[in-house]
Amino acid sequence: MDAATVMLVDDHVIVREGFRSLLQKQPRLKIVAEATDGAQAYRLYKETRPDLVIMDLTMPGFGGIEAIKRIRQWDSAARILVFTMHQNAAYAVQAIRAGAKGYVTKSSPPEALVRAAFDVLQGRIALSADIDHELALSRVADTPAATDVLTPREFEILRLLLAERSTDEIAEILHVSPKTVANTRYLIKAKLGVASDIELVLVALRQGILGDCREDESHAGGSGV
Amino acid sequence: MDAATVMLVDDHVIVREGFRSLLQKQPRLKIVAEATDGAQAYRLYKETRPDLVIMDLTMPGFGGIEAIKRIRQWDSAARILVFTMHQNAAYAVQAIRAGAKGYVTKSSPPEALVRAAFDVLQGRIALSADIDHELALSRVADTPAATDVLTPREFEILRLLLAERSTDEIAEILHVSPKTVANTRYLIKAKLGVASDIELVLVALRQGILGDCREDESHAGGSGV
DNA sequence: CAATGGCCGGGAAAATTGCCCGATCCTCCA
DNA sequence: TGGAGGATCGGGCAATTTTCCCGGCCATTG
Repeated sequence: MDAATVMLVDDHVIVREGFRSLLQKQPRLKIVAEATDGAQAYRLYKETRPDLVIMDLTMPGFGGIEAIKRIRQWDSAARILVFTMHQNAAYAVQAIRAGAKGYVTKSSPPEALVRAAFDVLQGRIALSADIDHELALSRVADTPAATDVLTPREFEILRLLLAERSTDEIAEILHVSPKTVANTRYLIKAKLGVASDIELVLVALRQGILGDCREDESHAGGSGV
Repeated sequence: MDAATVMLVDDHVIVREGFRSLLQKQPRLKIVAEATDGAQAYRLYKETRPDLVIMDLTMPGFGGIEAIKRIRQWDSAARILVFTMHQNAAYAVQAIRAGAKGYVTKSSPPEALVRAAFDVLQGRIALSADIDHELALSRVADTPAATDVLTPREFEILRLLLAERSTDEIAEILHVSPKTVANTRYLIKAKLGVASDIELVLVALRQGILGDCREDESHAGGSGV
């Protein structure tokens, strides 16, 4: 039986290097392609059609979630294993929803990764232990998932808020009265069960809205990020 | 001339693996120790006294910044090169202040890392190009660094705010009147040049206050982190 | 067709913010 | 030793925002 073909997607050279070093001990897995961002991953997938994709979520350009969706759209049988540092159940949920078949954090031991790779190859869903635990916790969470309880409009306003827009700015952008935006703000906070704007931002952060605690490329001089 | 001894500090197995694979091509660098968190790094440093420490910043337990401080306190000649995914000038500034001699992001090409390693070994300061750029940007930033302009008291209140405490809770914790806290909140926002609580949180985030966009271990049921 | 639920916004009381002020209590320095 | 500067504490008060209630419009759906 031939070795399974694997495509690696990660923007960090060091991680890809570690991967190669790790997987070359696995004769039944063979790296046939490497990509450094979502767009390249999508292109290379169509070219090489690997048996398994192992990919990170946070990458420059269009990210992992988007890449998963596109690849799955092109090939609904694609087997994708997410391998990321985010020990965050919300990310895992997003990834699985997008069509990933597994989610392993970078803190997991190499055996877990290899095992997950074979699990996914054989059609099983693979979640690493810490994410399992997180998911179990979030099951009993008192903060509901924003994507579940918020209406599209509410979600949009939430995203604008996180883009540092004021109530009035949002009102103008959406062509509604500031009063409506204020009311919606209130509704959002009520639905998410938070009391203050500060909690709101932090909850949104935890849920993986707000890109990635990273840049929003619109900063003309914020000191950093 | 002997090879320089190197200690590796990173909680991700895959990164350490990548490192070994990378550095074994460098006969003049030899890995003599590996640690997975700050505490272990400190202990191992005292045992092995490597010529160079390459370490990540975000680790479970006590993090990289703290480890840098302690190591430098014990051996003021320690040469520490930070190697992290945070492409954030604020982190770099913190690290350098703590005593690191270099800062390279994980997106940098391997040559840059190797070059930085030798630079630091020879006593030079090494910053990767993207951080250089970020620093230049933050030089002209309109948002001042929180650690610079805020008084200790203000900083403390800021941290409590980011820990999702309300004005009244903070007042009680600090044994001052709610009015004082409200006034200080106002002052903080004025000093940082932000208009809303939302901006405040996001700015604090960008500046690397608020741990790491990561857990604060006190969550009894936030859906994730 | 009636019910449900999203979206839009008015209204009014309650709370918070924004900015002023003066009062301590430091430290640093001439 | 006198005094300037700054950190901390809080009162006051107008202006704004938040909070919750309401009703109306419109689409979907049983």
